[in-house]
Amino acid sequence: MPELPEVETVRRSVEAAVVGSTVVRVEATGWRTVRRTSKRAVEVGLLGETFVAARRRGKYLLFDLANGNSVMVHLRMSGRLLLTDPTAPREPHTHVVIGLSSPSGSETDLRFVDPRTFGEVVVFNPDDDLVPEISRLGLDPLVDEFTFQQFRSALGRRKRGLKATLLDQSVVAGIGNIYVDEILHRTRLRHDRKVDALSLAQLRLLHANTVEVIREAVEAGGSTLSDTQYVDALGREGIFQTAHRVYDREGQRCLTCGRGIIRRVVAAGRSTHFCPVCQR
DNA sequence: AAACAAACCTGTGCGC
DNA sequence: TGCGCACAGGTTTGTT
Repeated sequence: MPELPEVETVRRSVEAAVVGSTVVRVEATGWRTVRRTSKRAVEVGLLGETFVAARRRGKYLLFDLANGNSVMVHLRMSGRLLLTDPTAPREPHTHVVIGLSSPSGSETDLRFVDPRTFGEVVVFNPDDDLVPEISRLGLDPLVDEFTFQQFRSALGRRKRGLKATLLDQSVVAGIGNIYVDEILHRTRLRHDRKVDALSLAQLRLLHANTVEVIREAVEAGGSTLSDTQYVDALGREGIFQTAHRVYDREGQRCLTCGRGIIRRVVAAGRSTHFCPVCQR
């Protein structure tokens, strides 16, 4: 579900409540969510600690603790991070509850809810190799270092399809199935075009549109699809779905050229939407 | 090297 | 109204 724009929106929605607050209660109830370590490791690792930063890399949320450890939270397909009153009833599939006390003394719960249990919560020492995937991530499109030169060298010159390449988190961090389709549509390129067949101008456009689409989506608070699964930590929905030009628009007329009918195929193992007329 | 398929799970929406 | 099936935003692993 959540791609970079949704994860960034969640990060922003928890930051003020989390940073500076101290953990006064922890309950890891779901085993699958803490499978990388254990319930005990998460509870012991958090209790009494103070959060000092709420960061994000690609789709990974990283919370730094005052003792030098960090907390990695990945939402995968169905995870949600919610800020609630500690007395509020727990939603079904609540797997981790972190009771926070702010400097002013007010108490809030940070809860991890995840029906499909693909998501994870890991408390780790950054010197250890417990979360190696973080170090393998490519550049995040929102950082200053995401320059055209960096982007171009990360793509390499390959015979690989564009969609598979952009979905590869070691090439660019944070792009998922919705945004890759929107980025490729804006660039008027098909998902199956090969990276090594693109002109310099097309590469430049692809880089610029990657940044543009992701920025606009963050601005819109992400995309909440019809199932309304995705909301930020305060329960607010995103509105970028109203700006989708191809995703979930199979059979509808192309909003860009007004001539094509949006098609859906499977590419790179994922449901793929594109306009057969204006994407080449 | 790249393209697929399957695996991990639950919920939902569709056709009958 | 109810049932069964297909499918879903991510990532890893193994096979062609």
